[in-house]
Amino acid sequence: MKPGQPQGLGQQIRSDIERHIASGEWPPGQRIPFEHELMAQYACSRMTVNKVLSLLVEKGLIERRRRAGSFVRKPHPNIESVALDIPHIPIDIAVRGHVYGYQLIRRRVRKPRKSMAHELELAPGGSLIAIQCLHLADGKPFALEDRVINPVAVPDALEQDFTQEVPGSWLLQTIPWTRAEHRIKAVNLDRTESALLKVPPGTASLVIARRTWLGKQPITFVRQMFLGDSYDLVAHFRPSAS
Amino acid sequence: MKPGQPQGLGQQIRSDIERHIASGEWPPGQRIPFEHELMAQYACSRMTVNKVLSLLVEKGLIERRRRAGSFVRKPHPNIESVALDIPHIPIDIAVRGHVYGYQLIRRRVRKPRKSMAHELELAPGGSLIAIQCLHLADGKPFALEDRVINPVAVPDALEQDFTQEVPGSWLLQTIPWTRAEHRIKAVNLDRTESALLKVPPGTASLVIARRTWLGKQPITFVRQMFLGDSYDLVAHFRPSAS
DNA sequence: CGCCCTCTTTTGTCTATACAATAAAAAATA
DNA sequence: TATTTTTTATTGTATAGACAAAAGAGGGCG
Repeated sequence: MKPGQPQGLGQQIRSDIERHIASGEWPPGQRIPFEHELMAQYACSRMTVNKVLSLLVEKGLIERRRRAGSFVRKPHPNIESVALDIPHIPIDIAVRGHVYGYQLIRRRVRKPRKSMAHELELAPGGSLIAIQCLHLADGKPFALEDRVINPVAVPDALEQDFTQEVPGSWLLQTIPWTRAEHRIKAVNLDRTESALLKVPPGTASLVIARRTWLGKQPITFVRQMFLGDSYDLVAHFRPSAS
Repeated sequence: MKPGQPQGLGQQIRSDIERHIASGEWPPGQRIPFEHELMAQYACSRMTVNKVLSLLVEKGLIERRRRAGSFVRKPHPNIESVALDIPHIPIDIAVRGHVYGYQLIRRRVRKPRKSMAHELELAPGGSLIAIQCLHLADGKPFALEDRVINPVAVPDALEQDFTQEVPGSWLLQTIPWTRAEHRIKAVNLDRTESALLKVPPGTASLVIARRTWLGKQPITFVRQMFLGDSYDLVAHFRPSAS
């Protein structure tokens, strides 16, 4: 339970300011009260106000200029940074009220294909684990997944046959990660892919390709193909920091 | 020029901690030094350390528990929040080294279609401005855009014919916004769309639909169709704040 | 053994003060 | 007027201290 009214005075100041900005009452470019004005208004010390304002700078909500004051930040003109929630497939399917199913298509240990830079990067020992599997919702194909795993980073994966364990969930429980990169695009499914997903060839598919690292060590590369018309991603604006 | 070595002691502490986490040296779950240990290590006061750690909590990098200490946060198990950069099309095309071109297909003022909830929401005065246009890279179609604008929120848009002005850029210069929601999906282009983009019907397209508000007032709704195989979005992991 | 109470450590928040850095504004100067 | 110098308001960062709140640790007691 997250209380609507927070505990401290600083939190109070912060949520007041955020509310003024979010409501449009203080539009972008607007100067917000000086520190000493907020001190007086809330009867607190300058450090309290300053800590709040520094945090809002970090969040990208405001900008501050010495001698001039603090200003509501304008959305960045050429790039918007938005927060995109990428759910895990089993959980996402459950949340939508369907029954999740998993089906392994193929698992093997093989050499990286030289034409694929990320596969070479992922196979420091000269080989990698390649998995193809299907995620089902109510027994019907929902997403097709191609994954390669670095066996040096995740030696336990060599013991796993992944006939029951879902690779994504298993990996999350097995090994942490610190960095990930996602690429999102649309493709027409080829004959093989469309057959597995039980749709006509050429159907549009939303593809999420993700690379994951622990420190500098690559962990896994995964490519998930969703049926584009039954799946979409939602992103909310979040002002970008610096 | 952003200096690699920041200015203050707090910034020093912060970047040290972030580096330890990013490198995997302090893995998720690891306890990081107590405040008093950092005080001793950096020979500073507790407030300095505390401000840094509070900020890292806000950024979602660490968690703190009284009496127990501060811990590197695990990536959230069921939802990853990633930062997605959505560039503006003219700038994006220029960055890729192509010549940007713009072409208005249709502009008219019309009533909202009752079946579309967002159009009704966008037309408080009973009508809206509907624009269809094309973005070109080196003279070739790059993206097809369908946009509706709230004429109550943006009265100047009634005077603009948008034969030269790119609606997205013009709106950004004309009116600020405080909130946006994006939906991303893949579709097969229909006959009309594919003809405008000069590709075969059925080609997969990455669709970004964006709704924008100023405070509680809706500003514009836009649907941009990109050729899926020549365009992709990149997102970087960013730990989500609470 | 399980339960309750107290002690202790660590974080959470705040105060009051200090000085440095910066950039706008005002004043002085050419 | 145009340019340079000085002033000053505001933010940036830091210190030292204080008390509160939470939760693990340990002890006493049934």
